[in-house]
Amino acid sequence: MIVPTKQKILDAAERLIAEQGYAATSLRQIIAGAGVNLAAVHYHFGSKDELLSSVIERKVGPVNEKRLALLTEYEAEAKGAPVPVEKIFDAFLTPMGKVAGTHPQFVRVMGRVVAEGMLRTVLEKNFPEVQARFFGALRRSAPKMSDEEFEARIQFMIGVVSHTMTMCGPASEGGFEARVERMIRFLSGGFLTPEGGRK
Amino acid sequence: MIVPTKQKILDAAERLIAEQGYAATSLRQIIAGAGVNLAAVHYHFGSKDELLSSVIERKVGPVNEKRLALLTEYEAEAKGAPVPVEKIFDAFLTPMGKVAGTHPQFVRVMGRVVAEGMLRTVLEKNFPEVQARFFGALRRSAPKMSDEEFEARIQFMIGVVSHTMTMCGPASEGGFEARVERMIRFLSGGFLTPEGGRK
DNA sequence: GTCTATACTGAGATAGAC
DNA sequence: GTCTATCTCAGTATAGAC
Repeated sequence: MIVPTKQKILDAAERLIAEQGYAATSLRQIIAGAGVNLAAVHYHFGSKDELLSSVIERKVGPVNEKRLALLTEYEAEAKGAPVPVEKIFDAFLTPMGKVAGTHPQFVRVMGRVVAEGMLRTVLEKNFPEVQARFFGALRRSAPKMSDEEFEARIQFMIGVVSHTMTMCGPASEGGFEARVERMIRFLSGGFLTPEGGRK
Repeated sequence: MIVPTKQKILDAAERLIAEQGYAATSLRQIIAGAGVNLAAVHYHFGSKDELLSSVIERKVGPVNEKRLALLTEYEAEAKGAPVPVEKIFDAFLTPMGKVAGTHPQFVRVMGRVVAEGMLRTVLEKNFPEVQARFFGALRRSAPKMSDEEFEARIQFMIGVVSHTMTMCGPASEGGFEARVERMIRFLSGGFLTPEGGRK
């Protein structure tokens, strides 16, 4: 079974970036792992940044489709009422958890990318519809929350998910998948906490 | 007023790392900003990593002392009972919020460091007592929570705080300080959510 | 179209002169 | 304590073999 150069590069990049982070992984490590020439990376991908984009795009597409399908299903169940926040988080996190079961390295790559400050780029490139649909659903579930509080809580929740994606170990130790249910509860509890002053 | 070379390097490093992140900031940018020679960095600090440590240690010490003092005060108020979690988060976050008001760049450096995967190093070097005291106080406030759930929620909360430290803009736009009260509520709500299965 | 060999610029680090 | 020169390795770019 012959593996095309392009795929060998993507596989090696995904594995090494998951283990070491993006900045800490050199192209020379990647080509050594893939058994190809340095220039092949630039021929197929153009740059290190675009190689990272390709690693993400290869697997994030199906995850996002599944997320949107689940959210659509839950919205239909709600019959016009706001979708319960637990369901919204479930629709967002479960598809990534499923992928984590079979491709734990990919999930860590996603976490690394967010943690290393490339959140905005990735979000705008691969998540525009997911972002709009999920933020909108959450907003409808908390109509009385102020805009400032809503925006702050969105950022808090991004922090929870990205940190968990980065820090979760291999599937054998539970990994991201084992944390999905706990995250759904934690995020729901935090998001639904009444706004306002403390004693 | 003459400023010693060492301090000029620290100031320039803090400013540039806050703006660009640690990995993205080169020593050559730092020495240009400080107006010193490249070798001066290695003479005074040994390496880029140790320069970062020095940037952190310069300001994190007083913050951690204030944190511990506040926690001690709240524990005395509680007279042996578990400290309310809002108080625990208040003791941890308020001192950093105060620093954010006067030194917003330092707070962003802290966030960057966590976000770029150096959490463990920084935690073990500068936070051992803070970590032990605060995790212990939280544990006593939720005695019935399972160890697995407690550990997961600690990670979730670290994600919230580190992401907020990194992403919060300059003090003029509110910054970290403006998010402290919101964070306390969000973290309390998430941490106190009952453990267990969903419907 | 695909890939190899090689060169270019800028990074962190170090030795040794002063 | 400070600075010059230099080392290695990073990402990138290009010329040309097949």
